[in-house]
Amino acid sequence: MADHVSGKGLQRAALAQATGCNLETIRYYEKIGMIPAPPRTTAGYRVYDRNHVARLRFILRARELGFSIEEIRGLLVLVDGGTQTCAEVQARTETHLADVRAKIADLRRIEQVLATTAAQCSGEAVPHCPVLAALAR
Amino acid sequence: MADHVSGKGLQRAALAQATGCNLETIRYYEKIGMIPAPPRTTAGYRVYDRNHVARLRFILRARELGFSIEEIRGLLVLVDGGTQTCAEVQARTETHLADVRAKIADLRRIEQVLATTAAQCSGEAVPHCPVLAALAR
DNA sequence: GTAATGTCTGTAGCAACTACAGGCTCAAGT
DNA sequence: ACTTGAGCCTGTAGTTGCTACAGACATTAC
Repeated sequence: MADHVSGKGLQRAALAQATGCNLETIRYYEKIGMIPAPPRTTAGYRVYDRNHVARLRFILRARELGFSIEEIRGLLVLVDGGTQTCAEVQARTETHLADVRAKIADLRRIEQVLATTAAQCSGEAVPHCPVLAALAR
Repeated sequence: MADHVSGKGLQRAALAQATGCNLETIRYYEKIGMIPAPPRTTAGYRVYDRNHVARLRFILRARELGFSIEEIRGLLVLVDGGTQTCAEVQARTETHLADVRAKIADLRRIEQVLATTAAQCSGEAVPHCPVLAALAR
C-alpha cells in the first residue's frame, strides 16, 4: 500500500467484510452505477470511505427485503436528490409490499398442493405415486 | 405441410397452444433434454404427439409449483424408469416443501418490515422518511 | 404468382450476481 | 535483497430459466 490508506480508508476486502457483501458484488455494483466509483491509490487500488459503507448497506438491506436493483436505484435517487418526498417512498414501498404479499399467496397455494399430495404417499415402493399423478394431471 | 401431420400430430405452435407453453420454451426444453426430440417432417418441422403434450404439461405444472429444472429432471427419471419408488418421490417433495416453507417464512418477515415502516410514513413531503431510515440502519 | 404466415437455426439478451484467468502490487519473512 | 504469498486489478464467461431476435427456408391462402 504505497498510499497510506489513512484513517477510515477501506479496500475492497475490508468493505466486503464490513458489509457482509461478496467481494465481486462490490465491483459489480460499481459497474452498474449503484455505488460511486471510489478514489484509487496510485497503484489503482480502490479506497472506500464510510459513505460507501452506508450506501452499500442500504442496497444490501433493500435487496434482502426483495427490492430489485431498479427499484433500489429509484430509492437511491430519492435519497440523493434532497427532495425526499416521503409520499413517494411510501408509494413505492406499498407497491413492493403488494408484490411480496402476492408472492406469499402463490407460495401458500404451492405449499398446499405439495403438502396434500405428499401426505397421500404411502412411502412404499409402489408403482403408483400420487405426487406424480397430481403433476401429470 | 408436405407430410400429412396426420391424426394427432402437432406442430410447435399447436403444442404451445395445447399446453399454454411459450413457443420458444418448447425448443429450449428440447435443447436441454427435458423433452425428447420429436420426429420431423421431410421439411424439418417438428411433429409432436400426445406423449409430448403430457410430458410438457408435467414439466410446466412442476415449474408452477416451484421445482427447479434439475429437480424436475430428477422426477422425470423416476417417471421414465419403471421403478417409481413412491418413497423417493415423497422424499423429494418433502424437501421441496421445506424450501417453499422457508421462502414463505422469509417473505413474511419482509412483509412485516415493509408494512410497519410504510405505516410510519406521514405521507407528507417531509425530508425525513422512516422507510429510508430503516433501510439505512 | 405472390404475399403472408409458420417454421427452422443460431445467437444474444434478461436479472443479479459469481467465478475464473492472467497480471500487478504490496507486506512480510529469511 | 530477494522471494513468497496474499491481495488487488481487469475483462470475460458462467449461472438459471427462459425470451426474443435475425435471416433463411416451407407452406398456405388468395
